[in-house]
Amino acid sequence: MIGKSVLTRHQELVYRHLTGSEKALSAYDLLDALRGEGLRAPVQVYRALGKLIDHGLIHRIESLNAFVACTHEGHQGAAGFAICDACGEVEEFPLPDHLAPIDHWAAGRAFRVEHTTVELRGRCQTCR
Amino acid sequence: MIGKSVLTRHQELVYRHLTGSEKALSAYDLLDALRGEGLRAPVQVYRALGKLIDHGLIHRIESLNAFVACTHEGHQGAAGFAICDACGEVEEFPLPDHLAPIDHWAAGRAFRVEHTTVELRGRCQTCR
DNA sequence: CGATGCATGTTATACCATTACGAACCCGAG
DNA sequence: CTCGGGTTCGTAATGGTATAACATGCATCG
Repeated sequence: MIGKSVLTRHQELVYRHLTGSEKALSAYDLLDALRGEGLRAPVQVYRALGKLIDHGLIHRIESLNAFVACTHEGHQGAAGFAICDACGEVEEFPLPDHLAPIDHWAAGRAFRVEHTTVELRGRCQTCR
Repeated sequence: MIGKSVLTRHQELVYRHLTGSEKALSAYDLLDALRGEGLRAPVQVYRALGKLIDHGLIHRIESLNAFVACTHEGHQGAAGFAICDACGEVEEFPLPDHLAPIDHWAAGRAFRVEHTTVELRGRCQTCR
């Protein structure tokens, strides 16, 4: 059994729209943008987003309740995000390089980490 | 002019309720719990939560859309959270010890960090 | 007193996310 | 071929999170 490699129509539409945006987009942003392409209800967007997250093609930004395309197609492991509060740009960076101290803390507490969220809010180079 | 040091009635109610909970509580959890004390509308809870966050007495957990009392009253700087998906317990830990690598990344990008969110989801020692 | 500032109260609305249910479709087993 | 199972799709309804807008009460300060 091969894992599903192609995207459905809705997934493709949502993914393409996210890859074309520097900013994180909410599910309802995506819905509004894609109504002309046949998406009509929030649940359709959330279903596509869920699958794309499962495939590792996009990430959810918890502090914005919004979504961005993954920009590290090759990498394994978790990602962190730097979010500019002025222009909205989101930049992804790989976490494994940075996580060792936190992993160590968790190991000391016998806490088994399943998912790590790291989000930096502030000003990007051009907006500071 | 002395900075306001005492809490208003609503702020006190919300803060006390949070300090009595191991888990993060949503604004609506708090509203339901405090209706008997005179809180009637979401906006009243959100106002109290906002002030408590300003005062550094509580933290928002982005990945839960919920709130916890700060358990490091003395410390300065940012906090991270380990959240057990089984029992809901939230444990706070001080971040400054762990952030150096990420700060270094941000400095290299000329990104000025104003707030850092670190949330670990997983299983705590007793639930794993 | 009058002005200011802050906390409050109330209503309404906007925004985010999921549940439930049924129809359509693809594809492999019998 | 036809029957199932699994996945996608469509639609409606609902539940959960957060803020806007506006009016009122009350303390303080000049």
